[in-house]
Amino acid sequence: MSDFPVSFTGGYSRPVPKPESASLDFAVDRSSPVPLYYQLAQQLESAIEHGRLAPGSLLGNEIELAGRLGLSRPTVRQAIQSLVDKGLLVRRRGIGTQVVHSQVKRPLELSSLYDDLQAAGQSPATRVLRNETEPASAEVAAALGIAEGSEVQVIERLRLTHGEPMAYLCNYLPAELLDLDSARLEETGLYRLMRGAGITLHSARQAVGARTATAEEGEQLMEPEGAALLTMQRTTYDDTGRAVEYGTHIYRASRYAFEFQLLVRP
Amino acid sequence: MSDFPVSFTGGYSRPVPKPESASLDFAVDRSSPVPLYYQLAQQLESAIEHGRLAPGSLLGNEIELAGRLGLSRPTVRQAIQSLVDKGLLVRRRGIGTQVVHSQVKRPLELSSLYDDLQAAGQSPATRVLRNETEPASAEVAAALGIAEGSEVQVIERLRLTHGEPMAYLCNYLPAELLDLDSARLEETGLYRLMRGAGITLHSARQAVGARTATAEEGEQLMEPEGAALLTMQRTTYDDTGRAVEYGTHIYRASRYAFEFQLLVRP
DNA sequence: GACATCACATTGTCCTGACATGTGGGGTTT
DNA sequence: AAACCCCACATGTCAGGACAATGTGATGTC
Repeated sequence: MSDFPVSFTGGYSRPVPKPESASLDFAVDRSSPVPLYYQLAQQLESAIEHGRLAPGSLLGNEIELAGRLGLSRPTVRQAIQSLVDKGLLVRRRGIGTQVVHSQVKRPLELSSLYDDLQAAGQSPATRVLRNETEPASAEVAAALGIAEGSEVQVIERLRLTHGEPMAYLCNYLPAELLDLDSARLEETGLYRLMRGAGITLHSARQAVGARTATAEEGEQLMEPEGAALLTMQRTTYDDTGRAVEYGTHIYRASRYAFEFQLLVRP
Repeated sequence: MSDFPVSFTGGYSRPVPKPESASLDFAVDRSSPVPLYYQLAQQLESAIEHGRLAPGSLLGNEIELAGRLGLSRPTVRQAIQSLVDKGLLVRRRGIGTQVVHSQVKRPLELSSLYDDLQAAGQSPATRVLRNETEPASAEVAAALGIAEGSEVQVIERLRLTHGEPMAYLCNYLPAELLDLDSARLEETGLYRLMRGAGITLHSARQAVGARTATAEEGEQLMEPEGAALLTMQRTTYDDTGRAVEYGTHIYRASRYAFEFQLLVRP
């Protein structure tokens, strides 16, 4: 299947185990403002995604690839490295670079529930239950790294799909960070609004647990009392290290589970 | 399209970027087999960890740093980049590189419960309930990507801390992959044994959910029937893309929660 | 005083070149 | 035939330079 006649290596010294990627029409546009390594990385990723680069196949050596594209080896290496970081390629010294053959999905982004649901075609809806400011409790102040009693914005939302509740979300933000319109909150996710306001999200610390539902929680989520609930607490930081959001979320375990992909960092 | 430019980049004053270019005594050892960029990265990480590089402080420009250490700029950049990937540093064109000031922990490694507990000083113990081979069920075969009915090794374990059960773990491995001694399984984690056998773990796909305990589960974990349980299913792949392990784990929600750090990939 | 402009500092990108190190095949020796 | 050695090959590491892009702050202009 993956062995085909060797033509360009000139049959010189060794049979070559599996030469691949011989004549994929990679080409870069030097007049484009997009970095060259990035153009190449995207073309490689696309080729992998569409099966033009078979899983397990070798990528051909960097020097030859650089020469064919008119690029320098560091540029090609940068492109390859970015895909290695994504988990699409594996490098082996002395062997070559090959396409990993597993169903690698997105490696756990800092995603909003809203986007997740939308991507799954679930047509999410949001009902804003509360949107106002209040003095920070000790717990919230500690999570956001601010003084207890400072004003924070509190948002309580119910997330629904197909008319049924899916999760109850409670978020706290430093008061002056952002003015949040309830109408906009019902149309999109919180993270998208924050990004739109010039806040660059950088990292988050999460804790995922479980507990049984109280009577009120059950009523709100249309679950019986004592049903299993999936809980998550998350503190999100921007690129200056400032905490910009703290949230306590409750999901119906019967209708939601966290799925994600991990990569090992060598 | 997630980000769109909005002019509300408020005049909120950021804490002054201290132009602090600490002249720490970084030095590399050229006679060492350890790569120079790696030596530098470790020294930087250590300096950040121990507070010798204050959060928010600038790192001094790359060219000057390279000159001071007798290294080339690409080497210094490689060191810095590795810390940026870890989330410890942030680069800004035109500004400089600064230490992010948040309590960044390990960004969610592919960790074993055993190591996690050991790191937390919990002195974990393992009781192997079952360790034998059986034909793969449809579910297991699908997860491992092998034929239904192939022999797989089944391991059922109870993980305890302080004499109390913490989790029930059930794992399936392709039969010929590894010979697992029950005695060794009681002394360490499964992943450590696999790594020791020359298997390089590469990625994993996880699902975390919750449900209530059945009577038998409750008895095994010393929880009442109906208690909330945290469930996880995980398929682990090695660097060739082969599935090497599939596991179904059940944790006592009253005693365990998943905690992890996420990084946004730009 | 408000605003546009320019110089400067710093990272981003890209190049050429060199040597080191681990892998695996083929030839040689035992 | 089996064991060993050697060498080509691929990636890993490192150097040094050049120019581009961008945020900051000072300068100048209206």
